Amino acid sequence: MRKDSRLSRMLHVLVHLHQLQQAVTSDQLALMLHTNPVVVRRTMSLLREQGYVSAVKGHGGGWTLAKPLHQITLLDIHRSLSESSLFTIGLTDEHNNCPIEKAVNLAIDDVLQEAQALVLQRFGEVTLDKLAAGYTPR
Amino acid sequence: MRKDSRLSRMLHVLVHLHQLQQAVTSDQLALMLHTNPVVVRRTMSLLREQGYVSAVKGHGGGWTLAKPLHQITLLDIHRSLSESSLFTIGLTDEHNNCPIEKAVNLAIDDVLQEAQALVLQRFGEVTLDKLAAGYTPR
DNA sequence: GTTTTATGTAACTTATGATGTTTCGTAAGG
DNA sequence: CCTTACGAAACATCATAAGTTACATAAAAC
Repeated sequence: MRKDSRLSRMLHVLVHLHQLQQAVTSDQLALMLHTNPVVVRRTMSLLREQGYVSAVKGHGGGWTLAKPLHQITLLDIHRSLSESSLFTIGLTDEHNNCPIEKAVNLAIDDVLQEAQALVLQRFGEVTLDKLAAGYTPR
Repeated sequence: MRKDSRLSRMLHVLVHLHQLQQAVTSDQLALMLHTNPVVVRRTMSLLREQGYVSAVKGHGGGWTLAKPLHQITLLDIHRSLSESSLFTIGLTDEHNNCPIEKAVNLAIDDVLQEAQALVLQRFGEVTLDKLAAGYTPR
């Protein structure tokens, strides 16, 4: 399945914004990400709505951080971007009265819920300043 | 994103095959899953290749279990169906020399690897006879 | 041996959501 | 006013599970 690479891309952008310490345009970010400025605006605007970056129009405008990196976690960005599930596995919901389907879905969902809780917890533990400093795995 | 519901569907089918104790045709399974017999054959054939079910042509033919439920785990079926990642999150791989991208991908991948290991371990712990008996979460 | 019932499989269409693209509107600085 | 920037609508593209059509093949029933 097609992957959602927005989290990876946005983290990349945020750390660069921190290091550059100046407004960066969507065109510049698009070059950096090998994509289109409209894609940048579309995705960055989700972060703007949550107060992690701000945008300024006109000459000298562009994107800047609205919060220091140590106040932003991977979880913050993940939540800003996606409302949908973390997993490519889906459950069926076609037979509301079949106890087997219920048991199957319960078993799968039980595992996925546990895994999702783990991911969200770990994401919440990583602030973006750790990425700027050169992240080392646990 | 579109979900892959094949695991849920196939587990559902396998438990039913166990309970019916007789060959079931793709048409019957398709009715059960609210889908098409060709979709059933396509997915079931992946399980056949791994030796979990067998198919017989002609009158009285259809699908039967090739192993007892207690010798099949969720992990077995999961592995038979998908080679792709469990997660909708993808990493970017566009800037091989950017240390920030490396740190970002490392941080994300670190978490996803841990979560994937958890999912696979849990899937490996659940045999299908537990689903037939009415699964209760941990 | 012909018919019926099955699976096996190729080829094509559909649905979904991130991604990519074009185009126009709008605000801010020079 | 002209250029530079974001904002946003509208549409195309891509990948993949799912759905569909069509036909070949094998096995049992008659």
